Amino acid sequence: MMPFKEMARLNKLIHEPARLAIMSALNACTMAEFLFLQELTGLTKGNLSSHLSKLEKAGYILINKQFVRKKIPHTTIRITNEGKAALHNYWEQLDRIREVTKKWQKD
Amino acid sequence: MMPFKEMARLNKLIHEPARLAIMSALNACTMAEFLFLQELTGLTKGNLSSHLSKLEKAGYILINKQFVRKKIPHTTIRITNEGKAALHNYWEQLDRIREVTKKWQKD
DNA sequence: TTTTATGGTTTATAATGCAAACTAGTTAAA
DNA sequence: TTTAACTAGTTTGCATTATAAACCATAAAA
Repeated sequence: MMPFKEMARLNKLIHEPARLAIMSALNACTMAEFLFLQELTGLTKGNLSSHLSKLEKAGYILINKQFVRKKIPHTTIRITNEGKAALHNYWEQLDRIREVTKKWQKD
Repeated sequence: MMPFKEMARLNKLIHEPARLAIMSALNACTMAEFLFLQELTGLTKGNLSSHLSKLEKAGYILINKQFVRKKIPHTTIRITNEGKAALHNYWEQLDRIREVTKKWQKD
């Protein structure tokens, strides 16, 4: 496929900056707490929460809600193998497209 | 800045897939006709038109509307120096963030 | 002279990102 | 002891956005 066409159709679930940041952080951490993830990404809680929901729905992350002393919520998040693969593929695809784009010349 | 924070705040004007494709194509072509650009990116005319408007408004491209024999519209588009610089900076920033991210470890 | 094609733009809609407001519980202060 | 403020998130509403459908003006074809 023409590289520009492929570029215009990138996986937006991962491509979106906030989610790309979340996925990259989780890929480095393996596991992170909600508040720590908020600190790492600089997102608001509401924003982080809704992005996490989308990533969970896609099967890219696992969200574990625990209650400290059965009272205080404490949420931990980890990336799934599927999520790791999706992130890896995203970067590979982007790199490949860029390579092709560099060599591309109008005929 | 924390790499994930920076990632979450990427320049969305360029980051958006359709516009990233347009900018990359124009960067390779120097100049392109509207329909050629549509073919390269696979976007619909309406979609391409509105993305071009945004890029023009940002000063990243120049749109030249001519009329063949004063009748048929014929639009050519070229990237500006500012646009080239913005695209270049975008890739450089992304590469740098990725580098830092690779090395990053939770303390 | 009605139909089809060209080269786009405008309009309408559906989706999305975002933060403000909210919830449910806890601890601290008055 | 009731009020206030904090914690750890979720839900709601708004504003922006991407997208394609509908549209417009002209030309060529049937």
